[in-house]
Amino acid sequence: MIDSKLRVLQMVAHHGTVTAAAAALHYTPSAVSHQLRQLAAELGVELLSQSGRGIRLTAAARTVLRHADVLYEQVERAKAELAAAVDEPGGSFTLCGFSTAATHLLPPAAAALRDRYPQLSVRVIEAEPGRCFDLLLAGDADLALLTATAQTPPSSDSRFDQRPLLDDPLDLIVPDQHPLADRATATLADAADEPWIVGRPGSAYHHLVVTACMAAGFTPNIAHHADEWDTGTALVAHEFGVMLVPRLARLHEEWPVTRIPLRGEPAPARRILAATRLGGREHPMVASALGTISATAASLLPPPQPVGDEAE
Amino acid sequence: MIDSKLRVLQMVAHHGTVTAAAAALHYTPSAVSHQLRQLAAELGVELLSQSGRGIRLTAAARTVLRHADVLYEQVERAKAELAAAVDEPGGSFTLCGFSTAATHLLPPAAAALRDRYPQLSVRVIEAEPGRCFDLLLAGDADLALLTATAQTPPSSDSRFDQRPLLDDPLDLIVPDQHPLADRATATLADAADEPWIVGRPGSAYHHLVVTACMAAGFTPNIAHHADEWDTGTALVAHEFGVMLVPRLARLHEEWPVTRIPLRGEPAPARRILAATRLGGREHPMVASALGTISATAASLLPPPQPVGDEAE
DNA sequence: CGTTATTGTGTAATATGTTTGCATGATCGA
DNA sequence: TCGATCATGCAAACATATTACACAATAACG
Repeated sequence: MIDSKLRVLQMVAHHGTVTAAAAALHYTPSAVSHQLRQLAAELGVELLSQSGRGIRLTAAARTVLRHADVLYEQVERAKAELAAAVDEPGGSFTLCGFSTAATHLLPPAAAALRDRYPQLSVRVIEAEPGRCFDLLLAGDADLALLTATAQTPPSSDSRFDQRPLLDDPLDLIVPDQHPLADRATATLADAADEPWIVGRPGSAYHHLVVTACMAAGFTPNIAHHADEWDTGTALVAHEFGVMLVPRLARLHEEWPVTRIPLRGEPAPARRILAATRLGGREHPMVASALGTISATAASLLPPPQPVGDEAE
Repeated sequence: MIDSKLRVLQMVAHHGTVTAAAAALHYTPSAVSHQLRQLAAELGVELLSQSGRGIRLTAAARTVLRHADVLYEQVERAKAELAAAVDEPGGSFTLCGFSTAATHLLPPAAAALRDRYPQLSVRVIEAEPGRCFDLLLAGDADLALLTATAQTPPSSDSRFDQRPLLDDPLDLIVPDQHPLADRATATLADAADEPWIVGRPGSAYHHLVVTACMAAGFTPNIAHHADEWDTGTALVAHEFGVMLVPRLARLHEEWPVTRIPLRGEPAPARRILAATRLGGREHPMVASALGTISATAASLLPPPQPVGDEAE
């Protein structure tokens, strides 16, 4: 619907280099370079200038991008309106999100979509927040579930529509024999002096724990890194430290650990955002998926449990 | 910048038939048909249905068109902003307009453009109002001067930006020996009983004269058809009737005819409109051309001449 | 009521544009 | 200085769009 060269320019702006943009678009750097040159010729302006071994966008390119964002938004609106007017929409629809979302939230939504739109090909992609935005931009995904990280585009970014979907409360996981284990609730500060188990640096999970602790007034003593919930749980079970697990993440029962809901003001939680391309939120499938996801989330973490050891 | 298939759909909607749209776009009907089929497949909706030997647009097609208009407007804005930021804009710029405008108004504007933007290739196309809109839509022209006719799109049409540029007063042309010839001014009604010389039916000039007479309260007795001012003037000189000539149109001195300014409330005049694609009005070249045209018009028909025989 | 001119669609051949693979030049970090 | 990373240019492979032509359906005409 819109010249693909604009999308190329957008990707180059997003990634900063031709090569990275090419990778995100499943192109070769040559193609990207050529398309940019061609777009510049069509528009009669310089779009980029060499800066060292990389490139830099000109003011004209920024202008183009600003307008491109509006164009894409309009296209999304058009698509949404069209899809709403068709009885049996075909094509494909892709949901993406980070691990827990992909495990617990996305499959029910995808199933509901499949049932409601028999002609539709529904796909799910598990991806970290950073990649989710790539997928949205490239059109490889239509709805993304993510948590805010340092590299999340600002909510005012005119390419995306990001809105809070739900707050997923954080639970503290301690060994069964830990002094806190018989507490109904705890605060983060209660575990300030414990060794902590967090995700690999750079991961959304790592960012989550560190910022939560910082907000509670201390810097966690990071003793171990574990990306998967089960790995971290095993470490906790062997008394290597404590960890934080969002309520949505279910743990296997077998581990001798206790799950303690955290309190505080506000209660520690990770905010889950639903992101679409700007203008795409009115799309009936997006609306349907968001509805299912909300319902699923409500059934998964609803009645504020008084006790925390309801692990799986 | 925008998928050409949308332009195809727009043209089909504008002309009502695939064949006519193809002609306006310099395509073959096959290509148009094929592109529409493809666009429909991409969007997943039916765009047109057979109606007799012609076609009819579906509601979905209307929806697409509504959004397409907004898209094109946004693109025009982007182009205008880009052109304003470039020192030496290249490319080409095309003015079009009906005969008198093309003769007296467009060339000075084109010359000014050429002087101001040396790298620019400036073109002028003489075209009737109906075709002007085709030229604008197809991108074959960037600014059009036209008079309102029955087939002019409404000013609310979301594809164009039409604004009044100036009112060109109408003069009555009579033979030198005509009873009215020594009058300083006249009303249209004064010539209600005369035989009239007008343009070929369907032409903008024909429409102009008839509506002016209707507004004055009578239906002209059409005796002769002449499309060129000189042809009509020759007929008047030979006492075949009277005619109406807009002030901007200059006549050769040699003819034994008298030019009488018309009065009335409002004074009979033809309204000249300046039309661009919606969003294109801010383009610096459009602004420059409109400035020159206004100045030219002011110098051509300014000080309300007390006497009308200033022919040539 | 057949005839003729229009209109839209489908198909194979052609023209056009895009993408790749590889080679080159340039810059940065070690 | 070397190796790694990055952007770009060019010819060839590839994909896409456009045409020319043939065909079916409809409306106007005599």
